Amino acid sequence: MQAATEHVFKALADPTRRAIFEHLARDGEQTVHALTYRAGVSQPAVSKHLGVLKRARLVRDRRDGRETHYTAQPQALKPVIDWISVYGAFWRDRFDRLESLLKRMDQ
Amino acid sequence: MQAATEHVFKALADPTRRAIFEHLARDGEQTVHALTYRAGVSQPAVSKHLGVLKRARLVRDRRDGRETHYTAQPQALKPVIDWISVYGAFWRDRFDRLESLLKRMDQ
DNA sequence: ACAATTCATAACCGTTTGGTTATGGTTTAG
DNA sequence: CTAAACCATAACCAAACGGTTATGAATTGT
Repeated sequence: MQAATEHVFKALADPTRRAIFEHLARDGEQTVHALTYRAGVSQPAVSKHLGVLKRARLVRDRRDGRETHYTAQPQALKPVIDWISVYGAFWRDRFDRLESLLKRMDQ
Repeated sequence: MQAATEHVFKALADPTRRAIFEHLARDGEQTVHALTYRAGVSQPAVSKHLGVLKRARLVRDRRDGRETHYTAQPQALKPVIDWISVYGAFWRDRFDRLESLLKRMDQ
């Protein structure tokens, strides 16, 4: 029973938390202030969510003066990918399409 | 905000539930009785978990006399794959390796 | 120096969650 | 026909969760 896997699945279970992660992944490093502005919940709530994401290694924090900058760490999604890969045969087609999508994006 | 996505992430958040799904995906259709035997929790607890998995469409049930047979429905993992695909650039390597793994499995 | 900004933590609260035991309906076995 | 098996549901409970307000520490701006 890996704690990492457990933490990641738990962290992704909440929509507010996913939204925070999405924002970080799309727009890059953000301060707590900036994240709070969009989150629709209070700053302490955001800090707590960031704590959960951090425990799952889905985000990293960098302290700079009074600000804390957070960054998405998508590598931490690995346990989820691995878990789903067990049922990979089912998802081959899906992954194929992802491949071609990525190729098109590269052009 | 799709309810489907929300339900799937929520359903996968619990380790007992994941274990039940894994069992179904590995060993095929199972009765509630059989699932309870391995689950380490009571039969009503298993029934509740199956209810959550069913709401997420991760399992299907088939009534046969006094038994209810459950089957894994890995297609229902689609929302998770889609979500992760947004960060696909990070996972390209991973998917590549999955591709070659699947090709080797086919031979 | 003082005021304001940024953030984390504490204390608290209602709701959800994951478990239990109890029960009852339906179906099968004897 | 009666007893046993299978399962879902109800009722209940403690713990976890997601939010709030209050506060304080550290840093920055004036």
